[in-house]
Amino acid sequence: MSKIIEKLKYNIEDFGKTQIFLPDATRGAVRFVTTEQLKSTQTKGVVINTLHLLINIGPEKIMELGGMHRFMNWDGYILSDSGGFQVFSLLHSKKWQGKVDKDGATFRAPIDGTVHRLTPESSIDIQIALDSDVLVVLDDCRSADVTRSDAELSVDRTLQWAYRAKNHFEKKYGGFAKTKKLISAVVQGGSYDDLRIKCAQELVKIGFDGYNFGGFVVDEKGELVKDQLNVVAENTPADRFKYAMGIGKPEDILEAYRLGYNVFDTVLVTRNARHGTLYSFDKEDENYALRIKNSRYNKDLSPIDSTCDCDACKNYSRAYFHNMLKSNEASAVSLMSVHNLRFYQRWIEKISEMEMKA
RNA sequence: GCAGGGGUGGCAGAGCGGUCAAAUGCACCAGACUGUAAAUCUGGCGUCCUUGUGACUACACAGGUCCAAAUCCUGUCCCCUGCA
Repeated sequence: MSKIIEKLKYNIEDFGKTQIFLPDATRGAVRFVTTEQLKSTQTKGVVINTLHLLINIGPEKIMELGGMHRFMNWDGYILSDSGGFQVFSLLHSKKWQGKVDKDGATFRAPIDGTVHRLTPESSIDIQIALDSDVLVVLDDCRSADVTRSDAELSVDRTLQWAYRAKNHFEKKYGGFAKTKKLISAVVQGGSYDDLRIKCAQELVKIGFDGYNFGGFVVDEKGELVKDQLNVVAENTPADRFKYAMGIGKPEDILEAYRLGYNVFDTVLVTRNARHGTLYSFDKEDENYALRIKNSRYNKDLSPIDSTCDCDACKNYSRAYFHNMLKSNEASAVSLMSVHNLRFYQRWIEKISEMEMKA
């Protein structure tokens, strides 16, 4: 490798001071997108996942290889998710074998049958080994329709785990002073406002660099859970970043931004690219969605977005992507991913000026 | 020429007397996706309408048998495989 990155391009203390959108590079790559392409979209940071890296590559190996920055040659921010969401979605839904208990989760990885244990402490250890810049403590995430008693249990565990994780980070690693890493906690509580408030306030007492809205961010109708987002935003300090985990559609990011959130990630940006939903400011409806597979684009020689400066828009037409996606061409999927990533970066820059007008 | 096999919806390919407007896959049309087990998943896909245990037209073509035929019989036209 000719250009190995040596240090973070940005100041870690600036993270979350202004709004930032981080695409998901779950296993160390944004799907279908190279690190060089990612840089071309002016993306400043990515989200990696503790659980996926634990079972796929392994934190020891990543550490041996010099950490994720060096491994993926990425000098932007890296935020590592704790694996809490995966514990929920895969274990609570019984898609994976395993169980959650008061100290964490034990599960069997379907890839090779290895049994893993994820605890508040081990999650931090893994994230440190990965050399992430922004850590997320392990949380007990539940479904949107969680019962009151389960939500209470989820909040209690999330608080205990947050305390243990923070303590572990400080005692074992020396906290921010030694690591130059930020640590954030996740607010649970389902749809119960009082539990959300309690969870937020208790986490603030422990003290974190950022507070993340956890759980499900849309209801069964696909509507953003604005009331809960608002309650959490109101009960966390203004001088710390607020991370709306998993949000989301462009209009949802705007809503969350208005409520005070400034850190965002979503799988939609690249998943939609793969599935044929592209974003374009040429579309005047509020969600900017352009479904490239629709037959109307079969012979459309205009770019995806006439205002976009990405490689896809500068060099190729809607007709090209329509036909390439139908033929399952990977390079086109890659370019469409680049386009959507660029759209999100432009969108995240644009929302503050939109907010000033509004 | 003789012997055998076959012609089914845009394509490939099931079905071989009734429950067949016809499995399945592909293609096509539309939709979904929100801290990624997702290059995935869901619908639709003969025509018509009053959208229904609805009407009509359909399984190479033309006849026939039967209460009933994509399925059985006869003829015609194509296609494939062996042998001359």
